[in-house]
Amino acid sequence: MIFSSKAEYGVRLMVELGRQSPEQPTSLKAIADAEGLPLAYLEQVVARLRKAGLVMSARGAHGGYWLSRPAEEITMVDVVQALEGAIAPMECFVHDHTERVLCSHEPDAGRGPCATKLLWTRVQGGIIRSLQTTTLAELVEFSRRGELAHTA
Amino acid sequence: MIFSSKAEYGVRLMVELGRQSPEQPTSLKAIADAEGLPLAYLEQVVARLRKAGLVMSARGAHGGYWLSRPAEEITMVDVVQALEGAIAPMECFVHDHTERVLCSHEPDAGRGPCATKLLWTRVQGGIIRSLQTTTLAELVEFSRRGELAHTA
DNA sequence: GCCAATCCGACCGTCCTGGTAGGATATGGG
DNA sequence: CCCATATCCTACCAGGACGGTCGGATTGGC
Repeated sequence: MIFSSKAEYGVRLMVELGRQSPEQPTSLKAIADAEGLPLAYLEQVVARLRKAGLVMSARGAHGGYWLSRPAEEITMVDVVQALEGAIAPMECFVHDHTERVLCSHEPDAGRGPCATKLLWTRVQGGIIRSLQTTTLAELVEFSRRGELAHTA
Repeated sequence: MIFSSKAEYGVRLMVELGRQSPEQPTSLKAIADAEGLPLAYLEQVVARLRKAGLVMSARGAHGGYWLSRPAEEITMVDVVQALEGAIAPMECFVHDHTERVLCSHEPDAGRGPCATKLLWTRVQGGIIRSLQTTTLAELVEFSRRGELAHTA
């Protein structure tokens, strides 16, 4: 499995927040109940989203979480990156924010650049592109359509 | 990290075989030495490639492995799938070869299809497309070009 | 018969994952 | 003022995957 359940839970959480009217805090417990997910674990997940600036929070009674900006302006690459860390197909792709790429197994003994790097670059591009071209608003819309189909 | 080192080692192994003249067996030891990888571990990796029909083998002295068909006809989706198993972004995407897709956390209680499914489908498509459009021959070519640049 | 190889299965330490537990802090309502 | 509700934070834990090792069986060329 490529992504962990943190991504699954986190995306569901974001969709759930996107379904609510903005600026109105939604408690984690409500989301946990709606999705059937463990509350304590969701706390860890939402912490990542908050640290990434994707959601805001209010403590105390009637507190909760809400999107820090409209769902149309949130691409899923932001969400997944916040939840999973850097999107890297392979260990040697965890560049420190710059162009520095270090390949563990590249002795570079006269046999050119690692061919695998070419492959992983393409894969990484494919993943990021698919995440960038999907907004949270799209997912919210999708979930709403299914809901309408049910009630109709 | 999205792929394990089995994919890294396996792809390197395939590239190495692609660099050799076909039908002539190359021993694992030669590859292990050339790439600086543990021989015993490579045995497990190459076993997957063999079971997938990507490489053939000859036992005994002067035995070894070679590509079962020309590198131009091997796409990297075959290689990676043989090494990593099914390319699934999430647990519920391990469909049993048919259209059967089961979502563990989908109570489907009036709230439509899981929106995450839409997302993971796109991601999966992005990955598979990037793997399908890359042939082993390309990687071999790429590694050769780097080599020439060194010797020139 | 020896040596080089592929094959096969068991084993093992370490890290990651998914989840729990317990508490500290903040806040609105009574 | 007190309590229920909620976010926040840290530590902990069991299970499994991962990366790798080891020992041995088999095969085949010289």
